[in-house]
Amino acid sequence: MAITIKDVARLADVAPSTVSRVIANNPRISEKTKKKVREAMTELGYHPNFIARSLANQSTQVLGLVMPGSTSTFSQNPFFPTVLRGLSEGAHKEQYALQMSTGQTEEEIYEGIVQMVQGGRVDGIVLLYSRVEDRVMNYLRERDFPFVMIGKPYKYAEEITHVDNDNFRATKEVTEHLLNLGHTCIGFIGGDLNLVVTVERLLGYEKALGEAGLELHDDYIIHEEFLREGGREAINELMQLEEPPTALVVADDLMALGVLNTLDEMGITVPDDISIVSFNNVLLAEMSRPPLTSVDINIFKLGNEAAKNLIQKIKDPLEPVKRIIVPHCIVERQSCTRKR
Amino acid sequence: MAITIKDVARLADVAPSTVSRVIANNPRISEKTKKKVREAMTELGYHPNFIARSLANQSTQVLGLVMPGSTSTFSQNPFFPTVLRGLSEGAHKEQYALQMSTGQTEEEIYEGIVQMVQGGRVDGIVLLYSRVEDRVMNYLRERDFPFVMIGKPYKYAEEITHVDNDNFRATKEVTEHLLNLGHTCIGFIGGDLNLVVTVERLLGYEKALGEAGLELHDDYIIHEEFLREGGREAINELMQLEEPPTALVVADDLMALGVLNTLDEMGITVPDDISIVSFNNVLLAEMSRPPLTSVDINIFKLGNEAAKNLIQKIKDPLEPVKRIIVPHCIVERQSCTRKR
DNA sequence: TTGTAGGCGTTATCAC
DNA sequence: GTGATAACGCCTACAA
Repeated sequence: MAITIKDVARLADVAPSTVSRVIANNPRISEKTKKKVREAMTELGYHPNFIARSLANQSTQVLGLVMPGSTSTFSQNPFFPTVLRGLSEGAHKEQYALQMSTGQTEEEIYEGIVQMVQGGRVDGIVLLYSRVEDRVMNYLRERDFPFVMIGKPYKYAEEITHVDNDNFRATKEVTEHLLNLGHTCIGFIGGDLNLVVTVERLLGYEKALGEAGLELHDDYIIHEEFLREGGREAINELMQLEEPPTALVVADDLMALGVLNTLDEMGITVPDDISIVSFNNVLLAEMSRPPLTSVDINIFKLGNEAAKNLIQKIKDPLEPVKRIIVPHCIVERQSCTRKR
Repeated sequence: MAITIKDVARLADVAPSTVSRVIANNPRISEKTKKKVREAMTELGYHPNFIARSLANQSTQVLGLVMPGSTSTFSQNPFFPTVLRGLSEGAHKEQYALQMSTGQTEEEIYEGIVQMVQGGRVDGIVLLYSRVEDRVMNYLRERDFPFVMIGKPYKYAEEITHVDNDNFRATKEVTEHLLNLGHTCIGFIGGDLNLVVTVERLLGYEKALGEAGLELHDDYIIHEEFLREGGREAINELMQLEEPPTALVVADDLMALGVLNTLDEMGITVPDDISIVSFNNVLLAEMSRPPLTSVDINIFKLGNEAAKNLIQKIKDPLEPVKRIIVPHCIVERQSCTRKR
């Protein structure tokens, strides 16, 4: 059995409660006893038991992370390791640990979260995605359990603290960028329409076209998974149209890479034959041939702010609801050119 | 305050201990009371408190994960999300949760692990890497705390359960593959020499050359970080040699991509001017131009087996030490050709 | 300033 | 079969 507070108390010749107070650095303990107790602690190599502490405090110093269901998206899209890093640093700074949800199906994930929450395993939860209808989110809301969301909530955006980019504006901007280059036939390749980020980006695209007085063209709008395969599928469809687009807004770098590869196989040149802008600015964007013009959404910061704000909310439940918008910026590379 | 075992006991009109036994499905409880208690549980929406249970059982059902120090490697190399998925599925199957170490510096990570272990937060630990000298590993060994390692332990390989590929053999095979294509000037670009995987791969490479009766050439062996930048640096050095290699063994796909990009800028063609084989067979390998011949090391399985075996060890401390070798296979694509 | 005692929610060891 | 009761290790009134 490990060293407990009692062992320390015995050695330092004080009561266990005194040791506890020294750990908490309670000002009402004299420096002398503090010193004595601390010596005993180091002598015995004492480390407080988190579990016991959690039980007594009703707080665990652990944040739960909910990953999106699609495991292949998680393991292939560089978005996730990067948010994880942001979350990790944000949590570490405040001495919080990170626990991940496991489970593949939506049902398994939901059950896992219920256990985390009701089982008292975590003090708060970060949702790493935002879906149109989400059982987990509804559950957390109903229980009034502290959580923050990365992405924009589909409903109740005023009641849920969330960290997001202004995806609507970002997409409007890149679409305008293409318009300014003279393109009028602009396609949109987005992810799952159940993801709010897809919806927002689509709206931004539509808004830009609308303001330019261009008509929307349903055939130009395609939705696939946020993966390279998704990109391949999408571009195949688009290029079969009578009048294929001369420019594309693609909602994810990985998809854009699929598009690029497929176009290459088709003998179509980027950007000469078709211009492309995409999102996330992950390493791939820089490495592809040609390098992709991409919107940097500062993924690290999305995670970092999420952790920071969740912890604030845990510490002070009265903390007002917040909406944190992480700035984006367009990184121009070589995948766009003026229409000829 | 949440529903506790006592509330259930009151409603079902039994003692708390009986409720506890029903949860554990103790056979000595009559079916009738079990039913009664279970009804009370669902009526109240009872969920057991993990923390209290952990304290009573001295076991948490949580596995701790130790990430390698370099955060940029973690967030850029697709290796990690994939092992994570393997670990996650392995843990979920046995109802274990996953907790990640946070912290950037080696010191912070070490302290984090000590807290996890001594704080009783986790029942076992997975080391996601193997280093030549590793403080965390030494600590776990000394305390005789259950852990498994992904990779080959530098020392004490017979005393530490680990999950690994046969990296020596794999590298020997790919080097022979290049030799069979007629290459005699073969370079090696590896990662940090403190990582055991680098050492093993280097040895395999040297062995193959030795058996072929070729002399080792120090200039042909370069070590950099497992990142794309690493690949760039390395190839720059190699191409400045009087007699640059005509083939390369690169210890990581991401590095290989850096090599590819840099060669492209130099106007050197792969595979016509120089052949390349690399490791991990991540998505990138397939997507690069040309697609890379790469060794598939089954990353998912590395993680999955690690979780499985760690849990076995936690459940039965007498479980013998194991060495699990996950099979690899060479996936041939278009980055190698016969020397001309 | 420090000690005593009860409680956090479970499990496990006794009894009956 | 089931019910008290004492842990598990720590925190925090309340006393002293």
